[in-house]
Amino acid sequence: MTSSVDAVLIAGPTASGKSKAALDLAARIGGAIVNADSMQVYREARILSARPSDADMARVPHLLYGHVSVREPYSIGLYRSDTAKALAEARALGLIPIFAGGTGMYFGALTDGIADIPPIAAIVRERARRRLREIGVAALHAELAARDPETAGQLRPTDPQRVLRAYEVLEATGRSLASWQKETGRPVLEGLRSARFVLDVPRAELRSRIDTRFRAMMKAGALDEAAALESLDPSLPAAKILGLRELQALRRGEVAEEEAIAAAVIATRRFAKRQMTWFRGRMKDWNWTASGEDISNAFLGGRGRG
RNA sequence: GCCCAGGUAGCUCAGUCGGUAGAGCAGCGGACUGAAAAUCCGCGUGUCGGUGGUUCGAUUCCGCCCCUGGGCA
Repeated sequence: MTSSVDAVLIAGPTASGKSKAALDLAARIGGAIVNADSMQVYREARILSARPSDADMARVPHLLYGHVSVREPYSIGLYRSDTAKALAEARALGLIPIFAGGTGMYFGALTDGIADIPPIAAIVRERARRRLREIGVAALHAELAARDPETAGQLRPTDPQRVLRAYEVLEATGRSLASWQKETGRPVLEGLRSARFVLDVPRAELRSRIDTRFRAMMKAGALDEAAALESLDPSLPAAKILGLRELQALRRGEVAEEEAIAAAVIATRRFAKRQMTWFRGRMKDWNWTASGEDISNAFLGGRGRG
């Protein structure tokens, strides 16, 4: 049962109740919850990222929640090293790490690993971004194709983000992104036994939960939180948090409150759909369940493996 | 009560000089290796308000009815 598992993974779309499921399970088996969500790492975005409450965080150890500033460009590379530390920390405390979140790619770093590409210098990144602005995606893709046909061939000339990444990796390392990616690094959870769950709430229910939750965020002061993030550089990852754009438009008086709420809810629904696409495609062999209770119960009868 | 304008996809609307219809948004599916709550790709889901008539054929033309909005009384 619990002793047969070194780690638990709980993936689920936004508002599916995975934080609660993780909390219940942690209380039951003696676990520490480790964040697997790209936005809940940001300190100043507590409400909008739906981070667990202080009360919940006090009940059970929570790691990697709100541990970086919104001014920092966090990414999967940092997440990987952070989780390696969090894993060691939890185990040192004699607690089972329970990774909970909705960022599919972050789970990928845990279970499958990512390439060991060195960090790209800020100057190189800025230069690449400027180039993209100046000549456009298609031209940048063409430029990449001339120097790195392999990577360019794997990318759509309409995908600015990936073309930019391939370009800056080539610029900074002199090596093609494709060749880097052939050498996937060690998964964070390598050698560990893990039980893996996907919390799959019916779409209609998820929709209403998203709506209810966003309205609760409004009551909890989401507008003030958005105001505090007004000066945030829009190119930073944290500026992409759902609801922020909509609430700032509301603050500027560009839209009515109901409009802003509706837009934020729709954006969140679409995000949940993309999350589900990832889970369906990449987590087929995980344990799929419709309720958090099932996850806790899986550890009752001596079944611990996923 | 009379007059006018509408009733077409979940919503807002376009359109068919008569050959069973298409945009945006919403929605659905997919991809995904350091921005991933990001980024990209694909897919119209329909008693054309109802009912009679004309016609080989009506969502389109005509009659009547129903509904909505506006105006006049």
